[in-house]
Amino acid sequence: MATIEVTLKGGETREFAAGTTVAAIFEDFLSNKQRKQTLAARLDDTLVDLSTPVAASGVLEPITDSTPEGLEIIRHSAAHVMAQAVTSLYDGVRVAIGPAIADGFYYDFDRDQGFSPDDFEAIEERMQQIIGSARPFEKKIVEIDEAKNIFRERGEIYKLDLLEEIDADSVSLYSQGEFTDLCRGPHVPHTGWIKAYKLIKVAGAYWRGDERNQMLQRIYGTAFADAKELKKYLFALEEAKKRDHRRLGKELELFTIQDQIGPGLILWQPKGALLRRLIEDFWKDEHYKHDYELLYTPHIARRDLWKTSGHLDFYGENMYSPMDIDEVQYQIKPMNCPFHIAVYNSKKRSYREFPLRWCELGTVYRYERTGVLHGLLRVRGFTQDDAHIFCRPDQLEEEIFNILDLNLKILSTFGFDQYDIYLSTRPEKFVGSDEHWQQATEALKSALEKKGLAYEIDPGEGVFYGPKIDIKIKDVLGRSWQCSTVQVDFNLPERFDISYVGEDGREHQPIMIHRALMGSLERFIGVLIENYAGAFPLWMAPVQARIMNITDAQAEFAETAFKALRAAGVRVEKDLRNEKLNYKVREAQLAKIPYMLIVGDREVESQTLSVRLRDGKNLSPMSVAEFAELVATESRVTLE
RNA sequence: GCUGGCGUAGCUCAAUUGGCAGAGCAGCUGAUUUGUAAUCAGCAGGUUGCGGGUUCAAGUCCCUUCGCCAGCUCCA
Repeated sequence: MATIEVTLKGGETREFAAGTTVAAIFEDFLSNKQRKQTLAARLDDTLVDLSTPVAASGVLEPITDSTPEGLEIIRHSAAHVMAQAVTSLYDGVRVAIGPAIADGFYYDFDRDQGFSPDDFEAIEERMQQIIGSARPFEKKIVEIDEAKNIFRERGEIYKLDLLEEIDADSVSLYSQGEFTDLCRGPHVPHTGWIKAYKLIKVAGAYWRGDERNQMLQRIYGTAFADAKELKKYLFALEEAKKRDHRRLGKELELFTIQDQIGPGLILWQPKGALLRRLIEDFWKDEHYKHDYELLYTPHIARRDLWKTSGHLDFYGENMYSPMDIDEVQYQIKPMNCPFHIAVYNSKKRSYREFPLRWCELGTVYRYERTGVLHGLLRVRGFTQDDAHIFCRPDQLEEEIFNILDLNLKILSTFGFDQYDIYLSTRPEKFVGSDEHWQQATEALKSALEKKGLAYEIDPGEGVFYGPKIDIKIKDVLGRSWQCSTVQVDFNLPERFDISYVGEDGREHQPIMIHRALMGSLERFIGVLIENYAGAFPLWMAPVQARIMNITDAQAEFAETAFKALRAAGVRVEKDLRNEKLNYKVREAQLAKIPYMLIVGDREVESQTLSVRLRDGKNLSPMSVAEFAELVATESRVTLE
């Protein structure tokens, strides 16, 4: 009999008979304790079941339940168990697909009545029975035609659909008990491996993610290696809910959305408006320092403008209906670009002026389908921190480099140092020549590389008028948000036929770059709220301090200190109500105010303020002037 | 837009098989003068999202519409 050499990853090499299963090999290599945690293996570069026979020499690595791969296998197996539970409980259910995802797993079902969370208890109970019986996951390789027959007999049209796409002679099926699924695997050895799981929610999902297809019922669940991990996850979910910007926006009185006004339209309340102004001021200052000029442009323009720009053709379904003014049609802007072009066109331009860097906090309105609206993160009216740069082709790369530089500095000032960067290339629907696309894509790439930034290519995801770089920032909970975007455009310069006079005295067409760093103020502030859970850093906290007296006896001193602090530029409030100090501290704490200034008889005596921080700590008492100085120092913010 | 779940006081939520719309917090008034996360009492607050229907009777059942939530699709 042939022998093979198997090396345990990072360990020794031993000889086995060809065809020995992974499980048997591990029996030789691993201790009992290690084997108890091993649910699959990596053979050379592929993940395999423990029951897989090893035919050739290679490197074998145990996959334990504490690794990401192991967790994924547990979750995927849990999805199969859930599908088994659902199909055995309910008649007339067809199964679609059931993968592991970031935080758990789902399975899509086709059932006329749908599912509701009320069904979860029964499904979980049946899952428990299946898990309790520790049924092995059995793998079987069958000819593709045989697989088709099996699923055709069962009326599993979605599986047939999948099989149609598979270009192979054979496929693998996995069965646990009476339930058989088309699956690549691997799986845990038996259902008893699924120790901690929970069904989370049910929602609709289109077959293959295409809205023209049948809507299926997707049941989401999660699974972990043990109950403790599951509990931790469920707790984290609750924590995330607590920092939901919609809830905090209401509690902290930052913004409101009202039926009477309309969905997706934000009303900034005083505290939110102040927060926004602080961000805008910072943004404007930094742009001035980086040699940008500020523009203001109107909210509507003649419909013809949008014909020229191509927005009606390419973006029309996101634009609001025209309105009639003196028998001429106008439309509200979904983008600022044509206005900046109009400013460009206000006079003859020379290469000597280049690059022109024009920025604007431009408010735009876009039609968004009702189902996609979400607090501040997806709205119908929003303000972009927009800018357009007009330059010569040879300046393109440097300009993009500079934008990235400013972009990352600004993000980092707001506390975002983790991001995913995507370079999106030419989509199916596009304008411009191949050569232009190539050139611009290269410029984006090389700027990213010079800046030393890791990025992924998102093929075909560019906008119709040019390639782009998107930066998705990661918040403290590791969730990512699309904010920054840098887009090259050779469509609008062409459509508006803009030009400049070059060194050679001839007319040339400039290149245009669109960019937004925060994306939209609405979305960015939504992300900030969630990132800081409403406890903003001092420099952007709408209220930096609240002064509170203990009894009426200190009201006068508190009032004087309040006025002095206001005059010194501290964003301070006063709470001189006839309430207990505990009560005032509690309210200030819930309002997430950075500094609480407490004034009792002792403070009046020494003409000082007692300073309590929002983490409960106290600073030693200080004078009003000292406190003003402290705030001024700590809230100074600028890019280096 | 689609699938499912929801809509009761400013907020968070009650209201049994269809049977008198209620509580806490917030607000207002008064008492209390208090040292680091809720002092006490009283008052006021509602066309139960809007419109229609069934019924002796609708917050509750049915239809329509508006909006919200989760997800899908799409996006700054």
